[in-house]
Amino acid sequence: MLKTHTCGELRPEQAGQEVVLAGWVNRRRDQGGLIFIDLRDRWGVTQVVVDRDSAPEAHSVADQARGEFVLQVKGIVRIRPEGSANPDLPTGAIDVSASEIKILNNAKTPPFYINDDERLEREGLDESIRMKHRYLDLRRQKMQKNIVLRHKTIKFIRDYLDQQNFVEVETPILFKTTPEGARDFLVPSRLQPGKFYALPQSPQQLKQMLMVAGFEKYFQVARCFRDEDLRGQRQPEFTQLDMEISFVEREDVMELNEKLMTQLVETVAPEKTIMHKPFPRILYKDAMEQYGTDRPDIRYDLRAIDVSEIAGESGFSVFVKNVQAGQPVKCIRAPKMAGELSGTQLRKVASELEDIAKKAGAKGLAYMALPLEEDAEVKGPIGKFFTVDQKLALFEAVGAEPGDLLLFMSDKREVVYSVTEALRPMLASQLGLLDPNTLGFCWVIDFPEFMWNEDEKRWDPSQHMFTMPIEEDLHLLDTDPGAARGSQYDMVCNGHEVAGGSIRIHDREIQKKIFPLIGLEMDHAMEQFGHILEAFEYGVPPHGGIAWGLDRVVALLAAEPNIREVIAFPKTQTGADAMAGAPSPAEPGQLAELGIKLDLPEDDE
RNA sequence: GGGGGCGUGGUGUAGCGGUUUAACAUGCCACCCUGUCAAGGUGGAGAUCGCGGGUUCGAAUCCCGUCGCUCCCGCCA
Repeated sequence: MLKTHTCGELRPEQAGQEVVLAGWVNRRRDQGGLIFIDLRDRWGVTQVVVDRDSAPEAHSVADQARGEFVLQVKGIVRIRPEGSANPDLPTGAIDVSASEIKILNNAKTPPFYINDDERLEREGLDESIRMKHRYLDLRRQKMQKNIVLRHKTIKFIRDYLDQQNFVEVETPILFKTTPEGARDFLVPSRLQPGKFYALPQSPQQLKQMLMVAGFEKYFQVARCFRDEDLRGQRQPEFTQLDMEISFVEREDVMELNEKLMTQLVETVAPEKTIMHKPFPRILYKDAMEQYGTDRPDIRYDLRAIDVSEIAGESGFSVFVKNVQAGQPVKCIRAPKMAGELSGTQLRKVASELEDIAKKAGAKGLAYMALPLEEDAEVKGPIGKFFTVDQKLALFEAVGAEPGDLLLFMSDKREVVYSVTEALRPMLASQLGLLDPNTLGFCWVIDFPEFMWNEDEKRWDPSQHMFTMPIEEDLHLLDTDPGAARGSQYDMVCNGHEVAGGSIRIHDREIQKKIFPLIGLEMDHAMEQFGHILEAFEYGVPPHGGIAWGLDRVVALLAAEPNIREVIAFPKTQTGADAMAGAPSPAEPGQLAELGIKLDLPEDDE
């Protein structure tokens, strides 16, 4: 080894020892006869002191060293002189007095500040520069922390599941189209020209095969591929923690995963607080009614409360008409949001919120502002349409208190959902209710088995076609498929779906019932999934599983808004690797071997 | 596929039709400095303003196109 210690471990206890450190020049402070070098490696920063009088050769080397040079330093650990310790540095009580310094490698001036995360945070930095020099970006302390956190997360999961008798099985990257709905990445076959592999969107089919094979407890840290447009939370290749277990019921899978998640958080991110243990269970329909989404952020309340009954009796014609048409009137109470706002300020706040509501599809957003003084009149244009008793009933229903702002939504149910979904996080952020160190986990269960696809005039599986309907709803497949609930469960945290799974269909007859409902002809189903149906003739254990969006989980634990921050080499929004320049054109010879001719629109090459 | 934002020395910004020889901060280079740690001091180098076209006597500045990055909708569990 070219070093005896890391740059993060030396303490006063080692004073007097001769050590060899190696790392990068984080900063250099030249005082003429005395040069300070902060030497950095993955584990920390140690100050090296070079004295011209006592170590003239080392001093002249240090004189040439610059930021990001790679150095090897031999020296004696010394307790720093009185008053010159640095309490901000774990190694700040000591420094290393260099006797010998070797430049192992020099470095160009880097294109951005590697040694100053605070500055980058403050000033920002064009992400394309970070991506182009990702190896430098990853050198930053913060990125190293994120990537190490990712490692610890995966390591914890592997250890935990190993202890629970799970076995990790690798499944192919070159495979066949999976039943999920996303566009596949295709890989042309050279040995069978004209045919293509598909990269797996998830190991879904394969893990069910492993259940047929009798592994009983399988998991995999699996790379998945989906050829869809990118988002902050979406990369074309991403990582799932994939899991499948035989002889389980829904409750078993949820319990195991809840334990795993809880212990994971407590181990790798102890600074986080899990809001509720055990995780609350929310029915899909309640999630939609109260939060407007199937992935509610439960860190804050701000739920939509149905006040149709009261509003329908009021004198406000919009509400009355809507209620008569069977559409709901719902109210979100924003605590103390009206507070001491003047009339003008209130109108401004309300109109900003209305803009958000309109973007989500609403025609408008009615509001009432409750004054701080008990006797004063309610502010807002619709107050006058409610009698005193109606107002009292309303305040009672939503738990209103003086200074609250009440927001009213009324429209088609789906519109109310999306307005609720849009408004809640906005209100929460304005009210300062979003604490990134709080993790509001919950389970959302009892999803409908199918969602009606109006365009195609058929049912779509709300998760996938292998999801088992809930036992007591099985008969509904024949009579009222839309009412059948699936055995699906989603683990949600702070408004993100972090994991989702279900109990699978292991009964061939039930599976056969699903295909026509989702518009799959039997012979087509055989063609695509024949191998599954055939496998299912050989003694399939009841089984179920789950898949975590691992990138998202790590991002949540790292309090990063974007999964790119926890992926070592992510793609840009156009699916490019800015560092290596992928994708790139293929050589004509490569294409010829594959029997492929390009047919591109004009301007392209 | 659609909509929004951004693009000016290495980096982050200012300038938004004419004293601009494009400013500021930081970084970089040189020199000075023996207890600094966002070190300090003095001096210096560094930008045809993403690219292409147009309008204009005159364009970093206005218009059109294009490329790159990013956010959102569609798409995607």
